[in-house]
Amino acid sequence: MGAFRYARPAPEAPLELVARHAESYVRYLPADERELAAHVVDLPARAWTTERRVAGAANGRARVHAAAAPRPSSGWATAARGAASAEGARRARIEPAADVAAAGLLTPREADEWHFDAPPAPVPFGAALDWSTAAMAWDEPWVGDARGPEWMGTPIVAEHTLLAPVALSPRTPLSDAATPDARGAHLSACATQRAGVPASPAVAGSDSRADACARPKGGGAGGPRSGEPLWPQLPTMRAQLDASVGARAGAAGGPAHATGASGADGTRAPKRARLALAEPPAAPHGAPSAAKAALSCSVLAATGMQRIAPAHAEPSAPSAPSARASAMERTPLSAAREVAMSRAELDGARAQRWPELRAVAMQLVFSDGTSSFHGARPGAPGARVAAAALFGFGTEGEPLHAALALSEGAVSGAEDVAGARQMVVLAWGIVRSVLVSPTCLLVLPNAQLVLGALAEYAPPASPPMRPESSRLDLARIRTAAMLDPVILAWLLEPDDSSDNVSVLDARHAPQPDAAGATAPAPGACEAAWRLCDKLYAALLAAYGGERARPALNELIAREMAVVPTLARMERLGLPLDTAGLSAAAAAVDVDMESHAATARRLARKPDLNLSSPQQLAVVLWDELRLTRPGGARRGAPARSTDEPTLRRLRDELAQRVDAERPGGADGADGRGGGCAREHLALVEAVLAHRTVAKLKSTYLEPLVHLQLSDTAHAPAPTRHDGDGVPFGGAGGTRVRSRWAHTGTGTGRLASSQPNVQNIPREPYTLSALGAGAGARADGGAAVAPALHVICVRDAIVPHGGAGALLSADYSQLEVRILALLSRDAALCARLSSEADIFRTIGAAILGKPAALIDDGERAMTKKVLYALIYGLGTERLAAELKVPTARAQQLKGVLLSRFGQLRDFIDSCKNAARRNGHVRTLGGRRRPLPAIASVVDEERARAERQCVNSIVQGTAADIVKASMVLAERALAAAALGERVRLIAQIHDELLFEVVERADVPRAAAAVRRAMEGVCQDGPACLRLGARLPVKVTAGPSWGRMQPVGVARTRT
DNA sequence: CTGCTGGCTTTATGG
DNA sequence: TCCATAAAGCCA
Ligand SMILES: [Mn+2]
Ligand SMILES: [Mn+2]
Repeated sequence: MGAFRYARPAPEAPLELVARHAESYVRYLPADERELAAHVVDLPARAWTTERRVAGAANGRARVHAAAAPRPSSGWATAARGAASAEGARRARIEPAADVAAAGLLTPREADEWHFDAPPAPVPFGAALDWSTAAMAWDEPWVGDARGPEWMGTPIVAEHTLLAPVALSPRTPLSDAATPDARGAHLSACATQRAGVPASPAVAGSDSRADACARPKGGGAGGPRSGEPLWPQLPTMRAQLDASVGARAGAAGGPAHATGASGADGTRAPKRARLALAEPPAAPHGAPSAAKAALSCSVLAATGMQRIAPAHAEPSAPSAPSARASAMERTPLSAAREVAMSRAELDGARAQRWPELRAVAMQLVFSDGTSSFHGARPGAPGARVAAAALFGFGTEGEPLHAALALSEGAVSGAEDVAGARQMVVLAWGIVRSVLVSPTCLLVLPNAQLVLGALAEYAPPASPPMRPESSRLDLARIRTAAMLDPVILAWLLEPDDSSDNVSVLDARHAPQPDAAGATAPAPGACEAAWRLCDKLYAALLAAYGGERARPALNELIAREMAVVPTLARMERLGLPLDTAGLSAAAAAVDVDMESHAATARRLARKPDLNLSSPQQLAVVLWDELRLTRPGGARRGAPARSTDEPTLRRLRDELAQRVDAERPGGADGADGRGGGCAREHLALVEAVLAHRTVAKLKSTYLEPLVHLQLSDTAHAPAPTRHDGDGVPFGGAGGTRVRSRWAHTGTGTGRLASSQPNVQNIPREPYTLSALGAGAGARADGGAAVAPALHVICVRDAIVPHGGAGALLSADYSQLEVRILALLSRDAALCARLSSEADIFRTIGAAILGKPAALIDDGERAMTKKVLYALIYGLGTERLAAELKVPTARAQQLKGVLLSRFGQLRDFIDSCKNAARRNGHVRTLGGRRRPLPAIASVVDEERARAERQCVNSIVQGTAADIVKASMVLAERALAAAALGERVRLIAQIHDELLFEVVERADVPRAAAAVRRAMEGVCQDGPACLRLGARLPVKVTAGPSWGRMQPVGVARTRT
């Protein structure tokens, strides 16, 4: 409740500064800004101050009422200083700590650690750049730089060289005869990729990697390695097997958890031992294994199952019932049943060893018989994993097909419950070991979904193993040897939003297998393998062929490394203050109805639907015959009723009301001032209603609803998260958003259901509540009238009273990327200063001291600056700034000429896109822009604007995605991996939940270091050679964050 | 008459 | 004729 009642201190009004600088502010500008300011010095500042209200309307109102709002009741200081001036900013770094300490809201220790020193002495931004070379060599073939940290830079498929000699099974002939290599040649041909690639120290230093990479080279496409088995011994798996089969422990094994072969650091070579299903225990290496491969299929089938009824009985769609039904029939469940063995056969098969798997494609089957569970919401009710289908290659012999039952109901080969349970446990061990093996190439369609589902999966208890201890820990997933064909397809065509493998199959595979649409039919995993192979080949060709291979592999590895992180985020969700949310929703409801009533009364239309722009347009433009506001509105539709239009209309009406007040003579033009006053009130009611309706229907209600439905059906998020740390919500509730890895053309992530990337930042003050009789008339008095400041972000609260939220947000990320990519010295210089670039540039444009640029003006400057860089037209700039076109033209020219290298870079982007038909980010990701060659001017111009934006926004996405993985690893290295969890990414911001507030300083330091250094010691291709400053904040809710400083250097 | 769908408008975020 | 998203409501 308290989350929605708090005060925002009014911003400082730096009156002294006004007095001191108003007359000669130009002299206070940096020398290089005077020229710019001279051009715009007569720009009416008024235009900006009114526009500021456009950008920050809610905020403006919130401030007005802030003084009356009660102080926060939680043990946190709201240290949000205005920081609108340089002096204010300087003070703000020092004062909050003092404030906080004085108020006694933090322990002395916290007060000491939460200090607010300025960042370290500013190194000129870009000082380490090589100014003689361009950052992006557009005309060179892309070779990238495959070096990188061990965790993501290791070429994924380098070690997997034994695929080519293995012939595909003839039993599922999916191949097109025209393709000569039906053997995964593309994936395997990378055996030679190491040649010519300088090994990074990190990679070279890793025993296992160096070993694994070096070994197969000579053989090339030759015969299978007969060398040592590569399957690592997995302690828990081993224990399971021992327990379930009752075999005596192999001599080498020892206690289950002692070896730690799958440790997270990866610096130690994994212990290699043959994986045995049962007796005889691990045979010596190199034992002849002719029978092994032959038996593999049946061994796997021995864990077979019976067909289970789909959860939803009938495919309700009447369309193509036969095709649908046959697809159902052909799930691996039924397939497995066909080959299911008798108990005797089973026992016999158990005695055989597993083949040494080198490459596997795996798909899940959910309880509904599909492999995607229809859209795949995380934690979707009833989404249970029923089975896994595998297709793989061993070191020799036939490829193997397998269907593994992961639920006891899916087992058919066993005669009793205990037997079924044993087989499920066995199957789970296999699946789990495939996932954590660093040496077995794993083709995993929809990897993020699969990982999330398997992390939820709890195998049946099989003493002495407890289910918890054999759960999948997503923090330990190795992605270096993982390939998701969905991601490959996205890398190939990022604008195609087809996340379904079957669709990809239809597009890229020679023979689309209609039946295998979503369910992994017996051939589906093999098809996935083939698809992956084809996609990789297409990708390699598109990315520049053989010499691009190492860098392409590094790119793929970097993307795959994000997958478990996203799966964890999806699984964990965001913690909610449910009570506060409900209270806010109720209050907003009353407010909204009040506005609606007002509007209907003033419009004299009791049935007016304010949510219908159509009806509103009729009222405003037809019935009331209001004149649409001037200001040469952009190409907006003539009858638009959007916010800028209504705001202009409101301002004009307000002027008329003001003008008519002194005279008092209404009725001069037939419609008196009383009319204008009513119209003004109507427009204001409409605007308020819009805002409040948006709050309610898009944010408050869905948050309440999604959270409730989740906790009702999926208890997982409030349980221990597999690592023993409780992450509940306030009241144990959380909301689980979907994180789309392949949802954008630029490489950004996208969030949905709910979207947590567009939750309103500013608080909104309910205006109707308590003000009018309306609220009281319909019983609104029962709703606490004091609850009038609504901030949705305040509903995101850490679990428990001891926690905190921690946020780390890159400062001016895209501007910095532009500066570094373009090598623009002027821009770099401006970014070197501690001063906020949007304030200084805003000051230059506005012709006033940076100290006087308020938050609204800053936001406006930011918007205009980015827009200008990305191709804002003169007309719209003029409309945006409310200045004549000529002045907009002038402003634009001056600003762009001020940063000449930047302008040249923009041009070079367009030229490169024209030549190549695509653009490429710093991380190497491609985005085709075929429209760049269009003969239609509109399309071509749009593509030209897109290409600049894609490069920069996409590069930012590369950087932030890398920083996500690096930050998680940094936290893990600081032993905070289980206490500080990433819960959201907002394009340039990472949001963490901290279980213990005392961890905030350490977590902040680790995260800051990881994020700021991505372009210095992260993946080689991203090394722009500059520190990227990050603003770290923390607080009791997402709406009340305060700065966390860098580590103090004790003197 | 009900329910679904695609296009359109609007608004929230991020850069 | 800044870019990139998600989502809600209206309407045919
Ligand atoms: Mn930022
Ligand atoms: Mn941000």
